[in-house]
Amino acid sequence: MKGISIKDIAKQAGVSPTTVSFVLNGKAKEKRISEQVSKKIQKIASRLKYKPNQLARGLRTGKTKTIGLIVEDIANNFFASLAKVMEDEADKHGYKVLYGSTEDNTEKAKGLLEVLKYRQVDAYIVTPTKNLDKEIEQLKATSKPVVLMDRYFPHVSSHYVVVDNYQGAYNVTSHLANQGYKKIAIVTITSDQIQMKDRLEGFTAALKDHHLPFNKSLVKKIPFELEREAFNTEIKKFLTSIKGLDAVFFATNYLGIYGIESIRSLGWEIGPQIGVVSFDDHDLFRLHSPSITCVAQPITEIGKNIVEVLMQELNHPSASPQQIVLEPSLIIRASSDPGKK
Amino acid sequence: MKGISIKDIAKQAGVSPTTVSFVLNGKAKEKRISEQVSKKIQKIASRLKYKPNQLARGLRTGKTKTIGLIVEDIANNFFASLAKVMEDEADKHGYKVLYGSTEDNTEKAKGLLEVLKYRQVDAYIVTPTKNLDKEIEQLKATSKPVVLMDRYFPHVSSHYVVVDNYQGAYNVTSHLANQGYKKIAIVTITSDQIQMKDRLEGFTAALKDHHLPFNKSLVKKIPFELEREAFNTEIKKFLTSIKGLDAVFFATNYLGIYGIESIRSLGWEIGPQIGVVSFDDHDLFRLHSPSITCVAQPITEIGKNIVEVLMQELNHPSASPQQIVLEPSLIIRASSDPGKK
DNA sequence: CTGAAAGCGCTTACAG
DNA sequence: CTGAAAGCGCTTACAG
Repeated sequence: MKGISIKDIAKQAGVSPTTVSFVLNGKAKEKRISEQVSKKIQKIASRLKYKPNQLARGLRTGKTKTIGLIVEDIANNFFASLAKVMEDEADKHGYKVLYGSTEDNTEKAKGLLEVLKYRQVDAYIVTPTKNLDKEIEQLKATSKPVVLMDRYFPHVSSHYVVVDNYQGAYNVTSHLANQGYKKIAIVTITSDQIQMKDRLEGFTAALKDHHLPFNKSLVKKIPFELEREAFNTEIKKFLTSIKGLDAVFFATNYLGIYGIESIRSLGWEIGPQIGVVSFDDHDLFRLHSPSITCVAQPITEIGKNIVEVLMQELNHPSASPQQIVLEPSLIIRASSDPGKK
Repeated sequence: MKGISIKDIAKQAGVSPTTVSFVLNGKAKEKRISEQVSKKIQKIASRLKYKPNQLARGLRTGKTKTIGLIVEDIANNFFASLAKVMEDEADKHGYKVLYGSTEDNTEKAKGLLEVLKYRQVDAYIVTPTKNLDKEIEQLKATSKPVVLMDRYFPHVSSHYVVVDNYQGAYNVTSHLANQGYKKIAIVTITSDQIQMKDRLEGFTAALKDHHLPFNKSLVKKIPFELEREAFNTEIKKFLTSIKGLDAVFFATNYLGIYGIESIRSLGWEIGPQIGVVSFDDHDLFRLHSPSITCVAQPITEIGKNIVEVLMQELNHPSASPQQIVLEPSLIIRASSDPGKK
């Protein structure tokens, strides 16, 4: 409220607010303000610890130096770690991040987009929910950069940064096959979105290439919004329903966590009795006994790429969308390779 | 940029912007605007999907409906989970959250406070670093509510929401003693801040009350900013240096994680050979084999309390600080009680 | 080389 | 019952 304004400085320096504005925005040279005046203004500004009011500036220029970040769940390790990387990167460019979680709920996502819009964020980083394609299209029309993350809409031309989910799933499934596992199931989320579709397709393609059996009874889809208890119940019911099952692939980190919990409560021995692999890495997977094989996403790289694309688009909007697909890496651990410690 | 403004509505309705503003801010009655005009304006506004420009409103009223959140590390499970709760709670009151991580670095914290200040956030939620007391005092002078979390400054009168760190540490240490462990060490962070001090004091008090040996060689302090490798090296060096050590208390969740990793790489058997307990809960602690005993903080309750205090202060600033101390809960698991599964 | 003035989109005391 | 006008703190075309 009671901040120092450009007027205060102008008064003290005996010049107009215009001149102060020019100097403080580094336009002294361009506007040919004399060295003397320029120095004087700088000195006064730093003495008074002047900080430009971002609201006023934003109202005038339309730029708020704020990025809107919409993730599925900020409490999830994957998104939280990514949020940290993006915070750091954005900070380097003087941007702050306003966040929100969709919980994979389209209505919540729409609400978040709306709020971010009338808060005039300069750009959006969005983990879209299903049916959010219309809103993403509309957003593009506002000429504010939008970068999708984790997933995208194949029929919408937009910037995005994702990993090769198909290849990741293919590799980890092939790895199970190579280890000698014969009957492999997958537990995934009830979702037709591209990232889950690709993981499922990578899984089935690998089974086919390794001449392993595949049918619908090997696929379990669970709705995202269930509680932990319900997830565990569903997973246990599924796993015990398959005769001869000897390995299972959990398609996200939280599914992997629920999966471990479920398998342990069944009393099965992970590794020898049932091979276990998961998408995404987690402290739990690294330190569990036995440790859990996973397909890890390169979090730092993803975060840096997202912000880089955003900054490029803010500075020089490009005609064609930047679509970056990073490679996830297979981390082989004891849960699929009992020989390992 | 090209948004609908109050002027557009005024033009279409054939009234002044003033009237539109009154109606849209629910002051129609108070300002005795006729039902007719009021209805008409409402209709036009919703037809045009009018969204008030928050910048303009903020510039005028000084309210941005934004909360600044400063945590130690948004990627850390504890802070990320809390961020989720606070996001939800703030949302109920129409507030959005701008976040930043200090990495326990005072300079970063100061920078964050400064940025949040000139972005005109309405209120602050701060996990203070050491030596941030001056800045917190100054902030109070601006009459924007500030709630400290996780820790506070004993000599600064401020709102805060924390857990009883002393009692939590006391209880978990007593539990170890009751289990028959005789030589108990603590691994903590190099920090004189209240939360770590209280945990250390709770630890030593419990040892004393149980007539167990205590001396400085049983306390290891590690600087926060070390890398994972270095943490593990330090922990291993420390644990192997104590003759007859049979239990260890890790004073934060990340220390607990590093600790488990270290102990395992030493080849020690957690539980029978060395009792292990940690502050904070984590998926890893719940699902590790053996599972890890911990002092869990009531995350949802903490988050709700923080936002509640903030909202009360925003609406009716109170004369005296609200200082809330919640009870953490002891969760006994196999790492300190080998009998457990 | 420097400044007066308009305007970004609101809110609100004041006037009638 | 309603509106004209000022002002929040900036930036920027325009003028000199």
